[in-house]
Amino acid sequence: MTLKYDPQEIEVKWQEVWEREKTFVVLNPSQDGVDPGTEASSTYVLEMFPYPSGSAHVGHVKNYIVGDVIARVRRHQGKRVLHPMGYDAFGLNSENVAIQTGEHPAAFTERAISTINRQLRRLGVSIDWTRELATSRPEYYKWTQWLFVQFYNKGLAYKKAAPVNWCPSCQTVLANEQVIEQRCERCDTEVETKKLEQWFFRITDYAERLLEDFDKLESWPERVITMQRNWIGRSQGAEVVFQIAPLNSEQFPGVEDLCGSEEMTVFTTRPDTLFGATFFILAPEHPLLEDLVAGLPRQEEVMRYARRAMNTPQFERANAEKEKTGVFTGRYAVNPVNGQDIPIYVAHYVLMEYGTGAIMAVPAHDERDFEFAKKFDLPIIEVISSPEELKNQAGEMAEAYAGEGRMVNSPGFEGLSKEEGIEKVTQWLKEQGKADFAVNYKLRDWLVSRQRYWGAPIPIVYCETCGEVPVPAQELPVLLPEISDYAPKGRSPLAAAEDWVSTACPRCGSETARRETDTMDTFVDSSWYYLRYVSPWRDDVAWDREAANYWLPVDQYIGGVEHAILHLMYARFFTKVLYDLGLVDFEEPFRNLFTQGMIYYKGAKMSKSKGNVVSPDEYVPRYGADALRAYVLFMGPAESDVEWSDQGIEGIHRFLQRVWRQVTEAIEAGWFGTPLAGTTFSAGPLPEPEALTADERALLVKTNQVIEKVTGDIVGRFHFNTALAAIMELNNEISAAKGDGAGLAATETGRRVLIESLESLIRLLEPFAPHMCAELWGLLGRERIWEEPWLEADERFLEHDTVEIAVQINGKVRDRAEVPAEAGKDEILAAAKELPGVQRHLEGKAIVKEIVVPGKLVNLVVR
RNA sequence: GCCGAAGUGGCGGAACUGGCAGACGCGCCGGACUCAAAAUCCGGUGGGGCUAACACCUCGUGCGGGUUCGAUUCCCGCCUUCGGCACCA
Repeated sequence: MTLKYDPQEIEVKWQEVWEREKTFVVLNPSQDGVDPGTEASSTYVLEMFPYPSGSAHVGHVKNYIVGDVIARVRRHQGKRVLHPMGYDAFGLNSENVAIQTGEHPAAFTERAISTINRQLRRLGVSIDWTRELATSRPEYYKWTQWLFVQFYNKGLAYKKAAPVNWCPSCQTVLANEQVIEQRCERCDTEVETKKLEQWFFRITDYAERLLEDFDKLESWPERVITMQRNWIGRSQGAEVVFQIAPLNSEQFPGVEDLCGSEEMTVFTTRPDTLFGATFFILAPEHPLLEDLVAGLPRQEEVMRYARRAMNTPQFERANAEKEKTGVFTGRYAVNPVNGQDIPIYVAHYVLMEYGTGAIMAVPAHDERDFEFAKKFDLPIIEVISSPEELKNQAGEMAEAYAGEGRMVNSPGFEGLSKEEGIEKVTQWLKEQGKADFAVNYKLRDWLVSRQRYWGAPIPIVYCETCGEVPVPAQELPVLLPEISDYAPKGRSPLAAAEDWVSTACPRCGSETARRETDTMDTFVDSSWYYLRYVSPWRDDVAWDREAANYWLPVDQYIGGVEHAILHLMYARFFTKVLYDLGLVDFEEPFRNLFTQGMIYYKGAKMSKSKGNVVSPDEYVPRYGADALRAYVLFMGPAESDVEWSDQGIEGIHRFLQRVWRQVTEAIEAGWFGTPLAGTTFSAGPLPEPEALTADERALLVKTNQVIEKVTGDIVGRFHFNTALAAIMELNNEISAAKGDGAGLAATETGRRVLIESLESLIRLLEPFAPHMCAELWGLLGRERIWEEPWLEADERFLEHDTVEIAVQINGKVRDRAEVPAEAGKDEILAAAKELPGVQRHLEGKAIVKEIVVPGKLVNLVVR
């Protein structure tokens, strides 16, 4: 063998060709000489951009390999493909390195970027590198800041003092979405609650549209939608007004009722259970609590409890065995449906952040209220007919019943169903001005300020006379100041840069204005990067409007499911705001989403701290990028988590070598002639089916079936593993059909058929192993395989002449019949009954039923 | 606790719409080549039974039921694993 498979040499060679020829660079419609074509001819394939933390491991690159196969196939299908790359480059990792080493985060970040850039290029990922961006560069974050100002001007960015999640290790606040089981998403430290002045984005205003617009998505994994839906947590019900019973002046002489005859509103999803509301609870933080108990004997006890509950860290308040605690305030509320006074308690299980911070308690039909009522010996009244098995001998409720039932003990509403009751009771109270239909969400506003250095500075200036002033567009970007100490101290490191903090007011020019020193959550940066890719070179606009409309929304987005809520929901929110601001013409950024699974190694997620990282830099030199690409896709279904295996990549490497040998041996045998330089090989037309032998037709049928299978697996299902398995089968079948001396290789038409199959094999394998296939294509006298149209199956060769039919007796396969493909039911049945294996089982039995599935099987039911 | 996904050979996995369970790859076993080894090539490989052998029979997709001529696939109940949420009224 003279042609050796040397992946290193081949891969670098073709990467240089693609670079030189600008193969993957696409132009925008406004750029010179570009015919924008129809909308159907352009497509945007995007993988979630990487966070440059040093170097990428195989788990990271799987994302880009999956995207690359899709991008390459779409190019073959005649699309103009936008497939860009960038870096989510602000963030804690670089900053922590800076704290340790004193090196500027920008220097570390740019170094990490060039490492990942090199890794991706070496894998032959087909990226338009002219559009590369990094969120930490001023030319990018200028526009992040500009967008903040647009949000601000629309009233969607605001500052408020609120109890926030504080990570004592990262020394910064976190968004709700970044807190997992009361721990910091990044460093796993238990978060604390702090009351701080912070910037928020009003994502709650978009809760309803974030839910509704799931309908506008073409194909998203159902579980991602479910996770977002649960996170948004929409509840439908009513707001109900309870009067506070005035203080009894005889009982408490001389005590001034600071509340007067005020009222309190609660949110409930079950207004149908109002007749069972036997007490009322306030959150410890409730603003009315202090006035409510002022001057009462219980004042001190109540306020002590409230203070303790508020100071209890959230994680204890949430867990603590869910043991209910609370204190009676001494005051009463009036149940609006029956005028009854019910006691007002304060209890920690009522949260100020949700609803109104006050609830009506219906112990018979709410588990938590039931528990509380039991502990404090409060009345439990059944108002929805409940199953007898939930009651004790005395007919009292033994546990809460939240299910369906008819209303009871509810004068005027007896017998109504849950649904009718909710509607009727609310309507009745609404007419008296005591209630209204209402919707509540679990979703909270997005906390975007961070007390860290390595992020985009929030572009706000505080002026003594003008107050908050957004930095005008012409003064953007607000550049990060140079500082010497990056270590967090509970306030933003930017605050130490006095020269920078002290500034002129953009509005009145006062010299005593001061800059906001917090930076933005990095999820702000990644909420709009897909837009910047359409024109990253523009310094006068955030994106070229025409180009954005041409390319967007993203046709296929690919990334890890770990971003199901955070990034994907924020990006959807951003797009909706931008639509409302008239900056884009679409409401959803990602039409189709594919979430790929993770690669585990030694039973765990790869991480530097665990020391179980598999680097492409280790395997590319050994097996080549093509083997790594193919292996990552062959490991298992792309969407599921799989375990890395050194033996697995070895197997794929052997497969690539078999293909290489099979093709180069054919070339050396002269099947492809000896093309002169500058000419291309042409095999001539394929003979008509009738002119071929059965074996020749069989190989072509296999070839075309594989073309169909591979296309369907890649385009329709993202099942790259089975696509590769089919390609392997084709390779095996070609080598079996070729034969040594007596096979297809022995005749002219046989060789013509083999050439057809080999060419198909190379073209089908090309998205997976683009370098090797480009090389083989060149060796057999062709050019630029990446410009070839995608293969389509030849209808004449999709069906075998005969098919094998499994014949079952009582559901068990007893024999197989070979029948013509077009055989009818009767013919199949007759052939089936002839079979010896069938005859044997029919002896002495009577056929009761005959089932024939043409092309598949026959089942004879006998008795 | 609630919601969701999954459970198939020694291993990764396949079977797309209820129709031949185990494709493809790994590993293992046997053979060819070799002085030998590696590489490569050829053959075998779910368990059990019965065979001199070919064959044949039988069990088998987490467990227990059901629907069906036929179930890895659909339905009911349970077990295990993973993911999400977790006092959200």
